Amino acid sequence: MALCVTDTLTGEKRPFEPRDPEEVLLYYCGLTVSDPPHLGHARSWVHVDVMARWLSHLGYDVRHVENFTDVNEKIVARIGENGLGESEEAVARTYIGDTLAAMRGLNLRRATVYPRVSEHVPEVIELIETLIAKDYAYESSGSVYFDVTEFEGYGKLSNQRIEGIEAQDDADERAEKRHPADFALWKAGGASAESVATHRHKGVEAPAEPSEGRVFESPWGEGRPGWHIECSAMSMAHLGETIDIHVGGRDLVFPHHENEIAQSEAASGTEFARYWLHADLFELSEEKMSSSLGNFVTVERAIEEYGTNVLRTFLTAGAYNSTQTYSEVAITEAKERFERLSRAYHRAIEAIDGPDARTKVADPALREAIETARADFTAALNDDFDTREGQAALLALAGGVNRHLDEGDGGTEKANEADGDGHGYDYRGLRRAIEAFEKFGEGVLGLDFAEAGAIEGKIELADDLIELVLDSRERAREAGEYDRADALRAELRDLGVEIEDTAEGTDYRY
RNA sequence: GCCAAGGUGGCAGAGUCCGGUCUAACGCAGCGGCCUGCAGAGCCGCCCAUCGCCGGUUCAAAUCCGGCCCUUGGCUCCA
Repeated sequence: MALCVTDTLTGEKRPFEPRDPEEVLLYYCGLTVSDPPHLGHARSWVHVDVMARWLSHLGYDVRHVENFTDVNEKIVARIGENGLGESEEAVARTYIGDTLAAMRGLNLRRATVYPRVSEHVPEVIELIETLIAKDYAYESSGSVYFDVTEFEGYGKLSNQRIEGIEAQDDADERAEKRHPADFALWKAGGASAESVATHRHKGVEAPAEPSEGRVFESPWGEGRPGWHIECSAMSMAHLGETIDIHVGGRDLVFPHHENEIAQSEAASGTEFARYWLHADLFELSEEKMSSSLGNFVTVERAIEEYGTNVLRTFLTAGAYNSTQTYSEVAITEAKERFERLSRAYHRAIEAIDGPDARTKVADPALREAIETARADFTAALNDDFDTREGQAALLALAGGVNRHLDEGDGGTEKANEADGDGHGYDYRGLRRAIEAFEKFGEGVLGLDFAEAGAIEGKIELADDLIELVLDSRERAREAGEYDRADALRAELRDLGVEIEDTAEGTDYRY
């Protein structure tokens, strides 16, 4: 089954066919770097990451562009705040650093390019000039606006009608526009103090000498690029006039993506994006999570608290295009899911390294579980990148592996009858199961079973200390002092160390 | 008000495009059993939904059509 994706423009799910059968051009609307990234961003990133991974898995070369908006009033509003730096540039640099660090922490594969607006002003100007030349845009008091009435398809993505779009509050800006829905491609002068003030954090006083941010030379005088034009300019600069997939948050559909389509298609005269994919948002108990509401958890804190694997499992526990509820319970469930996968993976590896594996008894049930899991996972990801179903397929594989291992392990009656001599693991079957976990769980979902929750450094000492305690507990058990043994176990658990008695000795994890 | 998305078990969440196999998936929680000194992990089994409401089409609807109610998001910076 071939890959199908849901396109916001048509509202339909349809087969994915890139322009070039070997290459996929992917653009993702990145962040305005005015705050540390939060979990909502992480959710979109992880899904885009999985999309890129899956497209690679299908054999496409993926050219993936993800921009940084580093010229914006919101950034200017942070100048001087908490030692962030004395210029728009410095603030942006700080948050770009934070963002890249958060991305690494989430085990995201790097995009091909991370372009910045400040480095693409010439392309922005060139695009605006083209739009003016084609009569889609007009200059007014040093600013340039896009004339929405000139672009026939305006509103096709968001189903908005031009008449329904309300006028903006800014009286000056409205006076400069021909139509209230017209939007700025270029804004004259520096960042306006008024606009900057609306983006300042609560309780933060305006600096004595307010900054206007960076200004750039243009044919219309000094000014700053509008928010929407930058994505068109950068997308075209790195991917050409028509891209295959454009991804972004659902909250960007209008006006941002609508305007991108208008500008790009008006300028190029051809289709801008073949497929528009929109990632849905997080929901807290009552409202969405967003920068503007300030009710977010930063990526950094979430990674610290839950770890990359649990976080990625949580974030891919729903389809990208459905809203997800953020709660402690949901995180706990994700933790259970990840651990179940990880345990099965490690059990398989331990078994394959053990002597029983050499007996090479083929277990048809295991083989079937592997084939089913592979087929189900593939079908799930091909169905609009359905990561939740993908997880389910892997979870089912974990069950298959566990069943096989439980049987071979003890040499149950049933296994004895079936295999003649009973004991023995299906070496090749386990090998294939491990490969499936690695290929899909690690390669596509971006999990890391090898880590298994451990943090580098100090592990050796911790291990030694834990083993010391375990020795003591073992002696207590041998002496029948179970109260003491259980107390040690409880205390270890309080420290975050779970132990587990098995036939071969005591295992632990933390 | 306008434009979207959605209302399925205790939670979470598939299935709705292409009606029947949905007596409704996977997972979490809960219960029972195996294993275990106990616990945990694992395995086996079980409990819990007639699918927002009303009406229609059909031999047959969670799935199609109409109306209504409710929730969320967008319409303003936002992944």
